[in-house]
Amino acid sequence: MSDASDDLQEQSELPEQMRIRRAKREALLESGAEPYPLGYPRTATLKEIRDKYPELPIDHATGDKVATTGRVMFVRNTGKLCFATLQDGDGTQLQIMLSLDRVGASALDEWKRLVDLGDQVGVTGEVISSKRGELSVLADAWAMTAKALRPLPVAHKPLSEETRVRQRYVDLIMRPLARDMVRTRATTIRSLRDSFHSRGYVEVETPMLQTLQGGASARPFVTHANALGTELFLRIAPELYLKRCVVGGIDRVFEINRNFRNEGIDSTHSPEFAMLEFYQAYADYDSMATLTREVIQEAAFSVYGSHVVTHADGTEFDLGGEWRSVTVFGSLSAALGEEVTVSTPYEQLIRYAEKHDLAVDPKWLPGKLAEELFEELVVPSLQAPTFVRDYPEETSPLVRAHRSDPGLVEKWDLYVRGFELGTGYSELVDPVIQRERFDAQAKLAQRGDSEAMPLDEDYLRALEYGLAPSGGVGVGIDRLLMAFTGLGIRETILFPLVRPE
RNA sequence: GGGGUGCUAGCUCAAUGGCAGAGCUGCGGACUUUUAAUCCGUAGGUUCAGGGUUCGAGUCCCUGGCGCCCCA
Repeated sequence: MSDASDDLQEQSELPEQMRIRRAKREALLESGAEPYPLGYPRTATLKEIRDKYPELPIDHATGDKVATTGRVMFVRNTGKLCFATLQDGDGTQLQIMLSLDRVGASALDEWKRLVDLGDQVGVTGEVISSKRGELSVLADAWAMTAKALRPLPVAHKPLSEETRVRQRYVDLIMRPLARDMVRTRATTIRSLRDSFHSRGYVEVETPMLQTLQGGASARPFVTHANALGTELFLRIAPELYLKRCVVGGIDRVFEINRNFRNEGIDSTHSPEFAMLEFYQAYADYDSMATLTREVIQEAAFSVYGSHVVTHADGTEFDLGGEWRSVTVFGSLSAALGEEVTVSTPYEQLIRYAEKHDLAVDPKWLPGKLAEELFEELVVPSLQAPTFVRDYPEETSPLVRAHRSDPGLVEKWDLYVRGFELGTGYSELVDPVIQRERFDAQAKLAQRGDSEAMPLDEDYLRALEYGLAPSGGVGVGIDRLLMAFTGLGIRETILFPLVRPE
C-alpha cells in the first residue's frame, strides 16, 4: 500500500534540481496555470515563422501576430527583458523575447521564476527582429505547455554514447545528427518502397513467428506458443516465405521488416535488424544485381540529391555509376598471389590459413574455409561498392548451381566500406536438389552446427508446385544507412537493444 | 571465451593511499538587446553494489553489475 509518507520519502531523495522542478509545477497549479494543458492555440510553427521571414532588417517590427510553441533550449534573462531560444522537434530554433512593458510585471516574474531549460512553452506575440537582427517573437503572453521535471544535459558537452542510446529521446532533443538520422532512415525506406512499387512489385508481410528456422544460417531466438504447446522461432529471414509467394504467382514481391538473430552484438551487428528482401520471377543474379544497384542509388539520391553521399564526418562517398564486380576465387587468388579455385585441395587451403594466422574450425568444409580466407584477406579492402560473385556450393544451400562453373553457385555478396551490405541469388528452384541440400544441412546439424537449416517439408511442397526461375536479394537496411552516413549500427537504429539498467 | 579499460554532483570531467573538486546546470541577487549572455553570492555527493587490506580507501585487493576497446 503506497501512502503519502512514501511519496514524501521518495521525493526527499530526489536530486535537488528535480525537487525544485516539481515545486515549480505545484506553483503553476497554485497560480491557476496548467503545467500540462490540453494544448496551445498555435498559429505558426517555428519553421513557418523562419520561412516566412528569411531576412528582416535589424530592429524591425512586422505587425504580424503569431502564437507558436517550442522547447526552451537557452535562456538569457536580464532584469526587464528576457530572451529564450525555443526549439521544435525538427530542430528549428527561434528566439522569443519577453519585455516588461509588453507582458507586464507578473507574467515576466512568473517566466523567470517558473521556466527552466527543457520546458515546453507557448508564446503569443509579434514577429520582430531584435537590435542585433535576430528574428524573434516579442511576447504579449506566454504559457507553459509541458513542464520538464528533469533537467536537460549540458548543451555543449556531448552526451556519453551509452546515455544517447539508452535515452534516445534526450539524444533527439540535444543532437542534430540524431534527428537527421531518423529522417534519413525514413526517406531511405520510403524511396525503397517507391522504387519497388514503380517496378510493379507487391509488398507483403510474412511471418515473424515461425515453426522452423529457415532462410539463412544463423542462431534463432526461441519462444513458446502456449496455444500450440510448441516452440516457435523468431524469424532469421523471410526468404522461404517470399519464395512461396512467387510460387503462388506474386511474381515481383518485396518485404521490409525485422529479422532476429541470436548472435553477437557489435558495431555492425544488432540482434534485431531491418531487412529488405525482394524476389522476381524470370530474373537471375545478374539482373538482380543491376536492380539492387538502382534502388540503392535511387535511395541515395532521395536523401542527398546525388549518388555521392555525405557521411556524418563530412567525407563524401561515391555510390554512383556501375559497381565493380569480382569473383570470390579470383579476388582470393589475387590476395594470395597464387591460383585458388573451388577444387583447390583442403590441405592447400589449410596451408594458406596457417600462413595468414587464420584460426580454422575443424568442422569447416573446404568451401567454408575458402570463404573464411576470402573474408579475412579480401573483404577489408572492399571499400567502394563491389559485387563479389560465385560462392562455393556447400555454404549456400538455397542457391542455384552456377550455369557454367561446377562446384560454384550463382550468388553475390555486395560489399561497401568493408562490410556486407546485401546478398543476391539465382534461386534454387529444383525441389529434388533442394531436398538433397536440406539433407546435407541436417547432417551438419547432427554434427553440432547450430546454424544449419532444418528440412522444411512445406517449403519443398511449395517448390514441387513449380517455382519459376527467379532472382532474390536481401539488403540490410541498417547497414545501408551505415553506408550512407558512415555511422555505426547503434546510431542507425533508433532504439537498439541494450542491457537493462 | 580471453585480455585491457571505465563507472565520482543533474551533465561533462578532475582528485600521490591523507579535508571529494571544477565548468556548465540549479538556487539568491543585479541588469530592457541577449544569443554557450555577463557580474556578485550560494547550494549540490550512499564516489555502481557488496566484502577485504589499512591508523586511514574514490584510489589497493576480491566478488558481482553495467559500459567501452582489442583479440578469438
